[in-house]
Amino acid sequence: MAETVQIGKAAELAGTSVDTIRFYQKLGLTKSATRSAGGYRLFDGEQISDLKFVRHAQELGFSLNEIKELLALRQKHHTCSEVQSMLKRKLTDVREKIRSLVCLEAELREAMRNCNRELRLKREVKHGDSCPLLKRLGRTNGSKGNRHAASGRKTAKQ
Amino acid sequence: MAETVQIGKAAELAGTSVDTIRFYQKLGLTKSATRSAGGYRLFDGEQISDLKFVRHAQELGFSLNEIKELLALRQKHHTCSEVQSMLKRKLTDVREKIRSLVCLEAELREAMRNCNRELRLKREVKHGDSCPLLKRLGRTNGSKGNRHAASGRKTAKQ
DNA sequence: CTTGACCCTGGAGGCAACTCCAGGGTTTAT
DNA sequence: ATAAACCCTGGAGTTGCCTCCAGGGTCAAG
Repeated sequence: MAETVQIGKAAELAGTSVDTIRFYQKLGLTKSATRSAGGYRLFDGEQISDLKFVRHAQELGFSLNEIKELLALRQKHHTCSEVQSMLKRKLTDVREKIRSLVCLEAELREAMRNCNRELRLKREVKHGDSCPLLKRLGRTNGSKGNRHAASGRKTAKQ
Repeated sequence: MAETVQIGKAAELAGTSVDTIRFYQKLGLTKSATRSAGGYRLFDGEQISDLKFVRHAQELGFSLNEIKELLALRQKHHTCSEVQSMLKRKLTDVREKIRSLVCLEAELREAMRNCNRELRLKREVKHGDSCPLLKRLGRTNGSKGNRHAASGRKTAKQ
C-alpha cells in the first residue's frame, strides 16, 4: 500500500478538515485508515476518494446516513437494483424539491413585479398597507409540508 | 379586539404546535399576544395570520431569521425596495439551488439509465466493480460548495 | 536532545429549529 | 369544590453536522 498520507494532507486533498475526517470515522462512514507505528492515521488514494465521494454526495443533497448506505453498497457485493431503489427515492425527492422551488421562484418573481409597479406609480410607498409581496407570502399555498432548508448551512471551508 | 383564541386553538388554526408558537415568541418572531387575566396568551386574527406567514415563508425556504426581517418590514414603514432587495437575494439563491438540483437530477437519471442497461444485460450484477451510478457520484463535479440539505429535516407535524 | 509541526483522544460547544418535561396556575363544567 | 382540560415558565434534550479545545504523544530537522 504505497503512498499514504497523514490526516492533514488527506483533508487538504479531499477538500475537508481533519476534524471532519475524524468525525466521519466516528460515525463509521469511512473505515479506519491504517495507522502508523505511532498511531497516526494513514490514508491511501482509495480512502481519499471515499472522502471526496462523501463531499460530493453531500453537495448533491445526500445526508451522511444516506452516504453511509451508499458507501456500504459501494464496497460490498451489491445488486445494482439496491442502489437503484435508493436512487429512485432520491430522484423523486429531488424532483419534488425542484418543483417547489420553481413554484417559489415564480411566486417571488411575480411579487417583485407587483412591487416594481407600485414603486413606479408612487415613488415610495409608505401607507399602512403592505407591499404586495408580503401579502403574497401571507397566504398559504398548495405545497404541502416540504421544507427545503434554503440557507443557513455554514458552507464548510472547501 | 374581538375574537381571540388561546394558544391551542391558534396552533391548530395556524397549522403548527403550541410549543412552536412559544418558541417563536422567545425568538421575538411573533410579538407577544395579549394575555388574559390569568396570563394565557390570546391571539387574534392578525397574529394567527402572522403565524401562517411564518409557516408559509418557511415552506418557501426562508430561515427563521429571514422571516423575522420580513415580519419586521411588514409591520413598520417599509419601503417596498427594502423588501425587494431581500427578495432579490432570495431569488438568486433559489435559482442557484434549482440549477444545481436540475444538474443533480440529470446526473441521477443518467446513472440510473446505465444501471438499468446493466441490469438488462446481466440480470444481476455482482462483480467487484461498482454500479455505474456509484462511479458517477465518485467524481467531483463543478458545483461549488452549494449544500442544499436535501432531506433529514423532520417535516413538522402538519 | 530539543524544538516545532503535526497527530492522538475524549469531550464540550454551537447552530437551527424544535420538542418534551416538571411543577404549577387557570378555566370551565358538574 | 373538585376534576378535566387547558395554560404557564424555565430549562433540558434532540438531530445533523460539525468545530474547538485541553492535555498529551510522534516525528523529522538542526
